[in-house]
Formats: sequence, C-alpha cells, structure tokens
Amino acid sequence: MGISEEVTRKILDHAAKINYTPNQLAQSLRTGKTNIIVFMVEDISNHFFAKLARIIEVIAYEKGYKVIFCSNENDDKKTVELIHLFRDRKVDGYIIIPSAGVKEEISLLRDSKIPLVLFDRYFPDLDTNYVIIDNRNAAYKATRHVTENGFRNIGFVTIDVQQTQMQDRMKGYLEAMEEKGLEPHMLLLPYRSYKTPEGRKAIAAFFQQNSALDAVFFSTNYLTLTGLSVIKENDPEKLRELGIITFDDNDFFSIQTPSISAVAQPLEAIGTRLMEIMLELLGEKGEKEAPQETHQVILEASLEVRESTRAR
Amino acid sequence: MGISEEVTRKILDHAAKINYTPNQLAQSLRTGKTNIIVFMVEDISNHFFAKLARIIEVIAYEKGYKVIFCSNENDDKKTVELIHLFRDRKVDGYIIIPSAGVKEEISLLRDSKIPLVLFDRYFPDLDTNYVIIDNRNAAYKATRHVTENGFRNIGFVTIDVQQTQMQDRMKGYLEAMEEKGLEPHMLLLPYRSYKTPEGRKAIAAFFQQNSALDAVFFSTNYLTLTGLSVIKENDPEKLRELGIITFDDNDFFSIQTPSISAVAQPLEAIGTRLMEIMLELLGEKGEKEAPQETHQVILEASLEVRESTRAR
DNA sequence: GTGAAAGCGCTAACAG
DNA sequence: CTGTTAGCGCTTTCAC
Repeated sequence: MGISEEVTRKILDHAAKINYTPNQLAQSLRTGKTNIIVFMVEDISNHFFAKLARIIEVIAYEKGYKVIFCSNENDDKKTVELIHLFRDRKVDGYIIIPSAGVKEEISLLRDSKIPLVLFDRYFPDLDTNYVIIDNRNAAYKATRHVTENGFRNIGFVTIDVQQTQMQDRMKGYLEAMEEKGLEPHMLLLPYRSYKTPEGRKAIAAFFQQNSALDAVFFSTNYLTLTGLSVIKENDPEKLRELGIITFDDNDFFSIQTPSISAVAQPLEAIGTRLMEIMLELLGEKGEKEAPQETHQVILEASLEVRESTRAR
Repeated sequence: MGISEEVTRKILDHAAKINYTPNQLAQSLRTGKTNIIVFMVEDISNHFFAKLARIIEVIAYEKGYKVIFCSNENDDKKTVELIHLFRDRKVDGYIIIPSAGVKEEISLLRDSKIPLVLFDRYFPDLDTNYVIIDNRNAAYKATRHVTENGFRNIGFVTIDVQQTQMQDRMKGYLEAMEEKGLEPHMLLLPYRSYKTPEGRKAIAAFFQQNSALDAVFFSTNYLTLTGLSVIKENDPEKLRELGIITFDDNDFFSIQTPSISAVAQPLEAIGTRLMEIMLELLGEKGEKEAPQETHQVILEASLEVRESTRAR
C-alpha cells in the first residue's frame, strides 16, 4: 500500500517519544495475563526461603515471569488475605507454603484452575501439586548417623505444630531411636517461642533436666541458632562435647568450630522442580483441557557430615 | 427512594456471588495507582537484604501497600531492565540499591516524579532521596577498636568496586590506620570473585604473603564467610589467634567460637526511615506541588564487640 | 492484507 | 443524591 509516508511518520513519531512502552496494566486487563508468579513463604528473611526465592527468581525471569515474594508468617489469616489480594490482582500462578489451617482456601484456589504448587508441606487428603522432601527419611538417616557414631542419649528439639514436615521429621527421629533401642528425649516448643526468653529458658531447662544427653538434633534452622546460642551462654564447653546435628544447612555451619553436621535440603532441585511444574501449568492453560494429573514430587535431602557428630 | 426492592435484590445478588471482589487491575488502570512498591536489592538471598526486606514488607502491608522484591545482581543492565519493567507496570514507588552505572536512569526516574528512595549507596552529585549509613565512620571506629586492643598488622579485605559504601569503608580503615601510624594491608578482590576458587586462592595468598597479620577486617558479610572458610581450611588454629572483625552482623557470629565482632547496620532504623520517606512521597503526590526537598538520611552503625577482637 | 470498533472492569464526571 | 456514560490503554474481532 502507499502508506509508506504515513509509516515513516509513525516511525518518526515513535522515535520522537522514543521512550514509549506499552502499559502492562492495560495489557494485562485485556489479556488476563500478568506474567507474575507469587512465591509465598513463612518468612522471606529465613535463610532457606531466601535462598530458594533467589533460585525461583532467576528461573522465572529467564522465562519472562516476575516473582512477588511475601511472608505469610505461618498465619492462616494472613495467608488467606494474601491469596485474595493476589487473586484480585490476577497473578498467573502461586507457589505457596501453606499454613496449617488453610486447606479450604487452597482447595478453592486449586478448583479455580489457576496454576498452584505447594511446597515444604502439603495436605495429605487434598490432591494438589506439591514439591516436598522426604522429611521422615532424612531425619531417620540423620539420627542413625548419630547413633552409629556412638551417641546414645540423643535429644530432639522441635516445634509443636501439626505441619506434615515437622511431624515427619519427628517420626524419622523416633523410628531410628526405637530401632536402636534408645530412649527418645524430645522438647516440643510452641511455634514462635524460639525468639522469646521463654523459648530460651525452655531449651536451657531441657538440657539441665536431661543432663545425660550426649547429642542433640534440632529440627529446623532457627531452632539451631537459638539452641546453640543458649548452650554457648550457659555452658560454652558443651558446644565441643555435645554431638550436634540440624535440619537445614547454612554456610556458617562449615566455619563453626566444631563445624556442624546438617541435613541439607536440595535447594536447586526444589526450585527447579517447582518452576518446571509451574511453567508447565502456565503453558497448559491455553490448551485443551486435558484431564491433567497433579504433580507430587518428593525429593531426598542429603546428609552433610561434619565435625559435630564425629565419633568421640 | 422506593428502590428498596431493587436494593434488596442487589444485595442478594451480591450474596449469591458472595465472592465478588473488584478487579484490582482494572482499578489500577483507571486510577493509576497500584499500591505496589518495588524493593530492589543486589541479592535477596543475602542476609542483610533479606532481613531488611522483611522489615519493609511488614510496614508496607500495614499501610496497604504490597512489596515486590527483586535482585539486580549489582548489574547495570539488569537494573535498567527491572526499572523499565516496573515502570510499565505503573508501580507506585521505588526503593533501590543502584548499581554503579545507572546514574542516568535513576536521574530520569527521579525526574518522572515517581517516589524514589535509594539506599545503601548513592550518587554524590545527584540530588535524590536516600538512606545510608556512615560507612566511613563505622569502619573507622571498628578499626580503631581493633588497634586499641593491641593489634598492629590489620589486613583489610574488600571488593574492588567504585560504590560509595565500599569506598567509604576503605577510607575509614585507612584513616584509622594512618592515625595510629600503622601500615595498611589491603586485598581488593574483583566483585563476584568471593564465590569462585580464584577468590579463595587470592584470599589464601593474601594471608600467606602477609604472614605478620595479626588481625583482619572483612568489609562485607559475604567476604567474611569466604574468608573464614579459607582460613579454616588452610590453618584452623589461626581462627582463634587472628583478630577478626567484619562489616554486617549476623546471628551466627554470636555462636562462633570465638564469637565474631561486627559492625551492625541498624536494620530496623534503615527500614523504618526508608518507608517513612516513601510513604510521605506517596501521600504527597496528590497534593499541591510543594517544592519538596529531598531527604538524605545518614544513620550510624553500631559496633558489636565480641571475642574475636579481645585484647590478647 | 489494513483499519475501525468493541470491550476487558473499573471510576470519574456528568446529567437528571 | 442516584443513574448513566465516557474512557484508562490495550488486544481482539470484525468488516473491508
């Protein structure tokens, strides 16, 4: 057509307001696609979640998706609020660590056909996509490792919640102890108490009352921090004598003296699988409604053996 | 009016589709307000940034704003891309750690009158809002503290970048050393090398070539981690002999043996001030265009003295 | 093939 | 003070 002149003018126009960029908001309103994925964790400042967030972020950006991180503080009300909030913003997908009481809301979200993947924990009687690790086996292997290195009185410090991942860790510990005919010693702290003086007192009391303990297994990274801090405060020598193992690895454990043995969750694998599933779900949406199966991935954690559990 | 019947029906309608919620996308398109604030840092998985992110998130949610976190990897290209991306999404405000070469882009963003606050570092010749700490003085005080406890050959391990915060830390160190008539020993590593074998080698070589060093000052948290790891690998005994101090505190430093002295940035204060400024800017927008002044906040860091720098 | 028109879901301005 | 209408900036459809 003979509109080359017009075209030229248009191009010039463009060059003039060189910094034209389409309004993504309008685009999203029209297309129903925001290219945003929500990544909801307990606490974004927790090392484990922050590392994972970074991995997710990198993969998502590669594929043209942006990630919104948020912390639900393991609180049902906040979790539901956040889900509603993002639903109203029409985000394309959800990666969520659910708090214990949001099964209904998660069920609703799943039914709405918006891509959804849970991780870290799940609802056994709800058919959703999820990526978790085999917590029971990881805790079992860790406990066995400690017993095999000659420790006999192994304490287990955990938090008193009904979440699957914590329950499974406890099961693994108990199973290994029973198998060896050893008596378990458990401290169940209320959630959130780990950063309070009461939590510290409870941990101190636990060690005092169980003075025969020769090793301790902390079930999550923040308990390890508090636990080690309490021990160091009350009885610094004990840090070298006690066998110590913990769930969730951290770079700082390697440079401790003694360095701390840990169950390391496979961060890269978790992040990669989460995004694989998410991207598949996102891609599928447009296609014909196949009776899509849910993806349920269980990964194995690895045991990082260090000085704190060496045979004495 | 006599539309009570209609009203009733409407209410019933509402009750029927009980889960009606306004489409935020359309609302934002119409009003030009998204209630989203961007929080752009170097790396969200870095402890310092993750903690700060959490503080910002809490304040923002209280005020009805959501936060999008992202990592610019200290890369100019990625920073610019991210800014464009969010500009097209019409976010309401930006809190940014700028990489070194984005002065122009930051200048443009500032001129567009969208609320903007920088932090951690700034551009000396660009009049923007920012919140930083007094890095020079913090490093000066830390170095002085080490010299006052009898250390003489104090090494300074840092990264070779032109960012104000790193330059200032170096200045503080040099100033304190000069004042005491001590000879400085510096290792300038290329950015990003801290996680490579080359970086580790360079650090090992530094300690080998400067065998008279009796103390070391790491200029940022990730260097401390790598540095301590290298020392532990090559000469574990040295960890107890060497005076050690580091920029950026971490809970794990307290439980180390010996515990590690650190310059602690005031996280709460930084987060609070950033959001105070941001909220003020957000509120102001609608009001009459007062010749608003920029806010330039310089906070003091505190010195956490622990075992690693005690007098020998 | 190109160009005009309709409409995503909301809010602001306007008329009754 | 209520009810209608225009339009935010885009994409998709439809007519040509």
